[in-house]
Parts: sequence; structure tokens; C-alpha cells
Amino acid sequence: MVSFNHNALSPWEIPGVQTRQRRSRLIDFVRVRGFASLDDLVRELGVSESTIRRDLDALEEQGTAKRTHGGVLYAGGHARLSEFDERQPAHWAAKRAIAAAAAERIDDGETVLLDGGTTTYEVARLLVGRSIQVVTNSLPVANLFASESRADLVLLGGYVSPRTGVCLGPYANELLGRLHVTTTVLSAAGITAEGLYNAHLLLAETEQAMLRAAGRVFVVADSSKFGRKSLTFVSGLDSIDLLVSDTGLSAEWRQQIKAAGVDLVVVDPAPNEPHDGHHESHRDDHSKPSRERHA
Amino acid sequence: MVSFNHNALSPWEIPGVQTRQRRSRLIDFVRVRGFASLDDLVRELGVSESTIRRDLDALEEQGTAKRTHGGVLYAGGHARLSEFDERQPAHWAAKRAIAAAAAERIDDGETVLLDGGTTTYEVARLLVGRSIQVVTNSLPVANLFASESRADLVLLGGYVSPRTGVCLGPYANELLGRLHVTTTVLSAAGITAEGLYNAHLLLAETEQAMLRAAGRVFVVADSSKFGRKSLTFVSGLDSIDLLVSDTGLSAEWRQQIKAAGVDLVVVDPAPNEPHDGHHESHRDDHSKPSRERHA
DNA sequence: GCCAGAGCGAACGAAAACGATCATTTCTGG
DNA sequence: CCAGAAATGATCGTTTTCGTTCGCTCTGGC
Repeated sequence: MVSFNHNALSPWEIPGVQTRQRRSRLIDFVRVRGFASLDDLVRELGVSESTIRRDLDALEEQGTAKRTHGGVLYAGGHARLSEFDERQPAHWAAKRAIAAAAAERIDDGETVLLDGGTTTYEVARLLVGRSIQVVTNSLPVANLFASESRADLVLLGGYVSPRTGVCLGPYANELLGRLHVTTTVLSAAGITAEGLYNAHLLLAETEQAMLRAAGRVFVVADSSKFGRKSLTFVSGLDSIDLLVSDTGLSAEWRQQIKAAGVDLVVVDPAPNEPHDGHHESHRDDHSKPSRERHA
Repeated sequence: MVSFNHNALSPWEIPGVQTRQRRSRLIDFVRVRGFASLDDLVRELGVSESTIRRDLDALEEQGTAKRTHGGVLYAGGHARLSEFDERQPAHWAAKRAIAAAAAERIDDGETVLLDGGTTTYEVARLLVGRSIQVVTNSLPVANLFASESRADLVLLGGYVSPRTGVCLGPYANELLGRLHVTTTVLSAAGITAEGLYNAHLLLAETEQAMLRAAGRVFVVADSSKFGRKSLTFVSGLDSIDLLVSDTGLSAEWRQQIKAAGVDLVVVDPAPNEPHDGHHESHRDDHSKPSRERHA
């Protein structure tokens, strides 16, 4: 038995035509569904399980699909943006809590302008399914609403930054100049007593245009952003109507924010406490209407 | 005692705070990766396999995740555009073959304008990884290039059509008026002797702007599109430089296309045919074009 | 102090999925 | 027409995964 199945690494073997056709149908099927079990594929393609396994091996080696125990994942499209790969769950918990507080304060029927960034992305996720109009320069945010029939979506154009997936440049700014929205939800790379900072020069201009287009301005920023400057100055605190952050924000900062005339909402990312005594819940948040929306 | 939300009758159980937190981290992890194995989650969350299983059961019941044998799929976001859900592999095979022929004729360093549509999406997939500049009004196409550092991406803005995920409206047209690209790859809903037709009024205007911006124009359309009109006239055949279609195209049409001065490329979507009952495409001559790409 | 409830981790039998092998069928080329 | 190669489908032993059960710990209430 001369097993020659694993000879020299050629780009890929050239299978017969029927095989190639079936595998093509297979990846089509997997691409549409994102995932398929072995059984699904047997039923869909009408061949035996063994054949499916062989196809999967070949396609995985080729890089088109990725096998898992019991099924296949599509590996072709959908490359991911590095910004969203952050491995710090603590930050994510804060972001999500902040996003929830911001989303709660947006009403149905509003026109909302959503900035790029991970926190605003979380806000966007919570707005999916609501009856609102969305304007954004962020590709990930746009994807959330693209197939939503209940929400209108306007996307700002321009050059797309590879790392963050946001649209930049004069085109976006120009379009913003002609729009008006009820609420803008902005992110920031740094916040000081002077105001907001961001890491990208072109983005700063776009965000300034966003501020001008807005009836009211929300800024979502976890507490780690405070006291940090970044590349470019975006705006003073006086342009902001509401700032949402987490309980990591020091008392001095809270004081300073309020002194600037900005409404401040502080949320607790982790409502529990590591058993060192039992603190009461902090009620910085005034009069929360508890509008829970469990699907 | 964590006793808020205790009286509300919720469809699913209300777990403790730590559990909720961990499950939140879990869905974060799964969302970022799209899929995670049990082992991955055990390693990431630092709890036992049993706990992960319990979490998965709960999250699946809640609808946030979908279990598979050996792992989890993210079920929350990423709704898919209906246009891409077509269940007709025969059409997809033609689309892919056509796309390959079109992508072959695009050189590195070009600036390519890609229209929306499933066939142009396939072209885009084949261009990922190439050193080109991409301009598009299609959200799915933009997603392919968003995290590509080798390709520059310019996205046209405007109102996003929910079904197809393309940007429409006067703003996109205006931006196009200021751009010039070497090659435009256009799709069409229908082609007659008069020219191209499309199903969306606003899209027709955008496509006309695309034609004006282009050095040369490719049109990709499978043979089923020929002889069909659609809502709006887009352009005459004289604006087209190259038309790529499949072997289903009749001799009369080939003649007519060439008579209009358009270069025509006809590709064979399935160089062979399965003989199992239903025959969906007709037999062509068995002359091998041998334009295959593998060595 | 004692009890009740919830959550976690480990163990175990059952079920499934996997890879390898082999016989049969189908395709290809002389 | 025949022979060899390729592809397919079925079988089998092994590995992985699943679901259940049990014991343990932690917490808060009586």
C-alpha cells in the first residue's frame, strides 16, 4: 500500500471536474450560512459523509474553509478589524455598560449620528431593531444596520482607515455639513480639562463636523481615557451635552466635568463586588426610568 | 442580596452576577471570533468545561449563541443581506467563473471601481490581497477590503439600500464626479440591444456616474440577464469596453454584442456536467478553453 | 450555628464524530 | 476494449464530546 496522498506540497492538487464542482457548491453553501454541519452537507450535496470529509480536508488545506468538530466554518471573507480584537474583558465590560446607558437615552424616531470606535459600536448594537435613523462613518456600525429594514442608514463616504474601519477625509466632512441629526454619539481617545482628543488627524476634522451637525452630543468614554491627551485636539468640553463613563472615574474628574456644565452619567461595569464588605450601589445616576428591553 | 429585577417574570432565568459577567465575556469572545471551541472557552474564561456547557445552554436558549458539536457560533449580529442568500448554486457557479475572468484582466496598481451586486462581489473576493486601490459603493465589498493593508479603500457614501447594501443617492454621484478610476466593474439587472438596465432608479444614476469616472468599463453579467429589461435604463452598449458572461449566452447575443463594438469574453462555469437527473444547464461544445489558472 | 439555594468542578456512561481501510464504481487514456 | 487511476461509499475501531449525576463550597437568612 503505497500511500502517496501526502507527497510534496503542491499549491493544490487538481481534482477531477465533478469533485471541483461539488466542492464549489460546498463552499457556496458554507459561505451563505457561515457554518454547516457534516449532516447538513450530506443532505445538501447528496454524497456520503466520507466524501464530505475528504472535501473538507482539501478545502481546509486550500484555506477556503476551516474544519471544526462536527462541521465547517467559512474562512474566506470577513477579515476582522484589529481594533475589535482587544483582549481586555475588563475594558469591554465597561464599554458595554457605558453603551447601555447611552443607548437608553436615545428615543425611537431620532436621527442618531454614530462615531467610530468600540464603545460607539456597542451603542450601535443596542440600537439595532429600534426605529431610528442612523448616520455613521464606521463600517462595522454600518454592517449592523445594513440589513435592518426598521432603521434607515446613511453612510458617510471617503477613505477608509484600515485599522479602525472608519471613513475619513474631506468627503465625509462635506456631507456632514449638509446633515442635521438629533443626537451625536462620539468617542474619544483622550479627555482632559481642555476637551476631547483623538488619535487621527483627519478623524478630528470629521468629528468636529459631527459636533456641528448635532442637536445634542453624547460622549462615551471609559475612565481610562481621562487625563490622557492624544494626537489632535477635537473640541472643548463646552460642546458636549452628556458624558457617559464608568465608576473608575475619580471624584476630581467628576467635579471637573460637572463644573464645565456637562451632564455626567457614571455606570458600574460590574454590579457585584469582591466580597470585601458590601458597598451600597452608587446612585450617581439620577432617576433611571429602567426601561428594560429584554427582547 | 442581589434582588433587583427579581419580581419581573422573565422568559429566561436570572443568573447570579458572576455568572452573568462570565457569560457576557463569553459572548464577547465568541462575537469577536465568530466561533469558539469548548477548549478555547475553557482556556479563555478559566472555568471548567461543565460550566461552559451550562453557559452555552443558557445563551442558546436566550438566542445569543448557537451551539454546535464541539463549539459555539455567534448568533447575535451579522444579519445577512438577502441578496446574497440565493440558493441557486448553478447561478453562483456562473458568477464565480465570470468573476474570475474579470479579475484576471485587472492589473496590480490599478484603481478599480466596483459596483454592488453578487457578481461584482465575487470579483472583489478575487482581488483581495492584490495591490490595488478600490472604490466601491457596496458595503459587502467594502468589508472585504476594510482590513486589507495592501489595498486602499474609498467608500462612496449616501443612503444605504437595506436589501442590497449599496450606497445610493446624490451624494455618491457627486463624489464620483470628482474621481477617476482606471477600471469600473459594473453589474446589471438586464441587458438588451439598447444597453444596460437596472432595478433601482437611484442606482441607475450612480452607475451612470461610475461610467463617466472610468477609463475602461467591464460589465459582468451571467447569461440569464440578457434579453431582460429592468426598471431603469442605465447606459447604451457603446459605453462598455468589455462584457464578461457565461456559455449560456446564445450565438445571436454574442453576435449582437460584438456588433456593438464590445469585447466579449464567454466563460464556461462548469466544464463538465453531472448526469444525475435534473439538467439545469444545456450542453455546450466540449472544446476545452484551457484558460485554467493552476500550473 | 444551621439550613437552603446557587454555582462550580469532577467523573462516568452514552452518543457522536473522526480517521483509516477496503471494495466497488466511474472516469481517463492508450 | 482494456487497464490503471481516481473517486466514492461503507465499515470499524478509536477518539472526542455530550449530558447527567454527585459532592463540594460559598453566601445569605433564620
